[in-house]
Amino acid sequence: MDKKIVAHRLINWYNHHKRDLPWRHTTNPYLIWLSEVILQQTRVKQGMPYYLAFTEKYPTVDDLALADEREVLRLWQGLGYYARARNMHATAKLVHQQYGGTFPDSYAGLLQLKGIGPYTAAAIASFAFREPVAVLDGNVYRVLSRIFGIDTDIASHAGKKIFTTLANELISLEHPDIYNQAIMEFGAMLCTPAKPQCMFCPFNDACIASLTGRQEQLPVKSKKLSVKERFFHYLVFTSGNEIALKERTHKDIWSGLYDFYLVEKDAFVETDELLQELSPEMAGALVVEKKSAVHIHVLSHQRVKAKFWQVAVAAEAKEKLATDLGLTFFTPTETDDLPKPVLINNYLNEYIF
DNA sequence: AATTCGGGGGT
DNA sequence: ACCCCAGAATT
Repeated sequence: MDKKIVAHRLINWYNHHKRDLPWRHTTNPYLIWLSEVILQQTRVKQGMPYYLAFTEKYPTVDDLALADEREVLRLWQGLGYYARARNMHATAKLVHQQYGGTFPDSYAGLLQLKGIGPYTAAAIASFAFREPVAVLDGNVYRVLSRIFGIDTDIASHAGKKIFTTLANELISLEHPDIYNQAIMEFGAMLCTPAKPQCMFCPFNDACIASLTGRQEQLPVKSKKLSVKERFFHYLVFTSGNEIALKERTHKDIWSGLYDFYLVEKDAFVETDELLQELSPEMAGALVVEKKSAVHIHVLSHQRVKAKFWQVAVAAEAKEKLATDLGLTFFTPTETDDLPKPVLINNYLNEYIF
C-alpha cells in the first residue's frame, strides 16, 4: 500500500462518515484537552454527557482551576479512573497560576503536564495547533496493524516504535488535525475490533488483514489480566438521618472518593465477629438494622464482593465512634454532594434515599 | 516491561 | 466470559 494514499483515503472516508461531535467544532486547547482526558479509555457515548457537564460548569481552564477538587471529582463520578480528574484539576491550576490560563502550544510542552501522555499531547497539539504529530491510540494500532499486516506486539517497546514511526510517515502535513481525527474515527466506526465493515472499507483492495482473513487476529496484544477477588464488609453507620462516610486516601481503587467504613478480609465473616473486632465495648450501642445481599462490583482488574450492614448508632456513642474510626456523619444533602464510587452510590440510592 | 488505576458496552 | 475503549502514572 502506497503510504501517500492512506491519508487521502482516510480523510476522504472521514469527510463522508464522521460523527458530529462537540469537541470537533473548536480549536480551543482547553476544550480539546478536556475532551481528550475524558475520552482516555472511555467510549464517546459514555464520555459525552461528562464533556457537556464539565464545559457547562467550567467554561474556561480558570473556572476549573478555581473549583474545589471534591466538586470536580463529584462531577466526574461514575466515569472511573479518578486519577484522571485529579491530574486534570492539578494541571488546570498550574495553567491558571503559572501560564496565565494559556496552554503550552507544542507537543513537547504539553507532554510535561500531569495527565497528558504521548497520545493526549499529540491530540491537543494537532487539533488545536495543527502540529503534525501522529496520535497512537487503540484505534490507530488496530487500523495500521491490519492495513499493513503488522503482527508485532503493540504492548512491546519494539511495537510502539514501529507503529509510531509508521503513523508519523502517514500523517498529512497539510491537515494533521483532520488526519488524526480521521484515523481514529475510522477505527471506531468501520475498522472495529470485532466484525469490521470490510465490505465498505476504502482499503479492502490492499489491506493485508482483509486479503489474508486475519482481521480478528490483528492487532497482536500480549496481555494477561489477573483479576483479583476482594471481600468488602461495609458498615453503614447511621445516626438519625445522617450517614457516616470516610474519604479514601490510600493508594488503592477509588482514591479521593468517599465510602462507608470498610473492613476487608480474605473471605466474608459474620456481623457479630465484625462488631466485636471493631470495638468490644461499643458493640452494645450498635444495632444492626439491615443486612444486604452480596453486591458484585466488577472492575477491569478486580472483582469486589461487598456486603453492607446498616448499623444504627446510639446518640451517646456517635462522637466516639466517628473519632475512633475516622468517620464523618453527613446529612443526605451533604452525602449527595460527595464523590462516591458507583458501588456506594448504588447502595445509597437503593437502601437509604 | 509489567501493574495499577473504573465503568460501560459489544459479542 | 472475554474483549475493548480518543491512556497515563507508577513500580
